[in-house]
Amino acid sequence: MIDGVHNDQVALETQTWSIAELAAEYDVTLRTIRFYEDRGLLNPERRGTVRVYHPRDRVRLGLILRGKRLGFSLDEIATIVDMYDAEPGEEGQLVYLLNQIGTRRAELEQRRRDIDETLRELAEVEHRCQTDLQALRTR
Amino acid sequence: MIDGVHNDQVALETQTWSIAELAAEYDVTLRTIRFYEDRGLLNPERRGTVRVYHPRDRVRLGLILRGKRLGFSLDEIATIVDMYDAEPGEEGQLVYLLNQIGTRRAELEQRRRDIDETLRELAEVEHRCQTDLQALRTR
DNA sequence: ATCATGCTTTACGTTTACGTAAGCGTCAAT
DNA sequence: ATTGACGCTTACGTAAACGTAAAGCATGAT
Repeated sequence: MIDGVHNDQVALETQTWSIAELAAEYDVTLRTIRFYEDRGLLNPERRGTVRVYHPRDRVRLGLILRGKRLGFSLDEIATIVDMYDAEPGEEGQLVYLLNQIGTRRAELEQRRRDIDETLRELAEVEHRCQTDLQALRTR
Repeated sequence: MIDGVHNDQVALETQTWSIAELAAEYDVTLRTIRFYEDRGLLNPERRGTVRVYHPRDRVRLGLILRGKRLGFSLDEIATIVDMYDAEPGEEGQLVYLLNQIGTRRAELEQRRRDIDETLRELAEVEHRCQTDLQALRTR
């Protein structure tokens, strides 16, 4: 309140988070976040020994966790997430990236087909259950 | 050819498979199939010590592997797969099953949202790559 | 008769993704 | 000056999902 700016209203460029804040926001443990750093998935700034997370780090954490929800391994997630940050670079690099993207897309589309099929079958089982339940109750 | 029936045309009720046949068909190792049995996911018939797989076992293996592709743990898969075989049973059992189905459905729908979002972002990155590639080549 | 093939069990090894202390530094508040 | 709150590193532990020998039966072919 010293300079007329509220505590929760910080200039966008300077917005940072502590490890505990990110952990709370994404509902993971501190250990998990440090582990991702260990595996090279995050590279927060250090002020002394303390980790300081910038918007870029926060976005990456979000991508990592979504990758996890999708069932990818951390190694796979590493290649995926790095694609977002990749600099234009040289032609070979770009072609490689495009191939990676193709592969990932194929995997994801297969997964979606699996999901849709499973949802259909769940609906079947559900219907069977409800039928059985009706039969039990009207008996 | 003895009785006018081709070798690959067997009465449906008697169709069975060896462990190696199933392994080849689904591209998993024998170890994996035995492991699933160890975890109670499969219960093939035994003729002596040898495992004999019936259509029911084959279907279950398919379900298990699809569950794996979807990123579920074997424990989760166990509860899912058992839902398919569940007998009508009593009311409490049915209600429990319906709840499980609701949970699974919610999870799967979340996953599908994740997938769609990821696919959109992959398309973005791909577009960026292609733009960069064009820039490089027309230079 | 023995050899290869296919199946079996038992059991220790491995990787992934963290959990869980243990022990210590730092800073603000009481 | 001590107490928390929060953070750090180091390091051993663990559950999941198999891999990988090792060693042995059974059976059909040579």
